[in-house]
Amino acid sequence: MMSAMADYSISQLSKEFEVTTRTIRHYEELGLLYPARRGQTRVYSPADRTRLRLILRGKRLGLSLDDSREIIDMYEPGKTNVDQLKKLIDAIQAQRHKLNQQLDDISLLLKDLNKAETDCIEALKSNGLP
Amino acid sequence: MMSAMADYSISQLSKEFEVTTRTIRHYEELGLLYPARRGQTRVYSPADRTRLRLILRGKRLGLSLDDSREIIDMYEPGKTNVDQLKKLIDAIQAQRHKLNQQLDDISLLLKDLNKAETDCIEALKSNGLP
DNA sequence: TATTACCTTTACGTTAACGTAAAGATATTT
DNA sequence: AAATATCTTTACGTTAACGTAAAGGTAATA
Repeated sequence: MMSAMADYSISQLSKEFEVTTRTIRHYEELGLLYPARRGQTRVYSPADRTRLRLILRGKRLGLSLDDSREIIDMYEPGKTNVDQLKKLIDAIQAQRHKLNQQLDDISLLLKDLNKAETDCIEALKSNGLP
Repeated sequence: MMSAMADYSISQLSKEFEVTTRTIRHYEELGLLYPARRGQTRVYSPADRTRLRLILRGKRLGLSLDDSREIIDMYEPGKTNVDQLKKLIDAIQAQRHKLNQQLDDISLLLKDLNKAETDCIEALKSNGLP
């Protein structure tokens, strides 16, 4: 047979993304990943690796794993049903709304941080440096 | 005495920010809020209200409550010590770095969402509408 | 005055997202 | 062949962030 081009072991992914193997297996338990098996051993395809990357990106954005699974499943092919597609569009827009809210939050926070920083530097000046 | 201008009860804040009173008391238990008391009853000043707003903003950005407390304490006055100020600037820059990472994540996700949406709409077209 | 509406503290329960340990299979290296 | 490295499953433990009573104080209102 062919295949076996660019696959990954669980520990390889674990090192690359700086998470434990337990974490990766946990994502599989929750249905976010479903790698192939060579015998008993898990074998991760490039597509699996991309899924993991997406999951971790979602985590950084404060998404729950359930949310991430939903979003990731959006990118999957074969959404045949029209109702499904419409639901999907709704979900996408809801997610976009949440992200825009986050953007606002971030710009507010960055603004606050800038002020805090200049205040800080001012205080350092008037305090005198060693 | 004066004061009593624009204070808030716990249930008022609870309604305004759509969190439970338990949540607000929880933030106090963790040292994120410390409202005044009228007898036994908590009385929240506008400053307390702002702190709560900041906490919830942090939550939306995926910060832990401990992280939020650190950040919020940055805005407090009276950072007299020079070392403290320097540590503070470091913390601010670290936080800024994290936020910029989040911005990248969000733009990537938005890009993905856009593609998913157009794919979706294409699929709807070729599937025909009812 | 009795009910209704808020307020309080105390304390155990719950969920998500893993951590950690045990016990064993497989496989490569010394 | 023995040791070392990776893999596996199973299962109980942990932490954060609250939820959910329970039991009671205060105060305005019917």
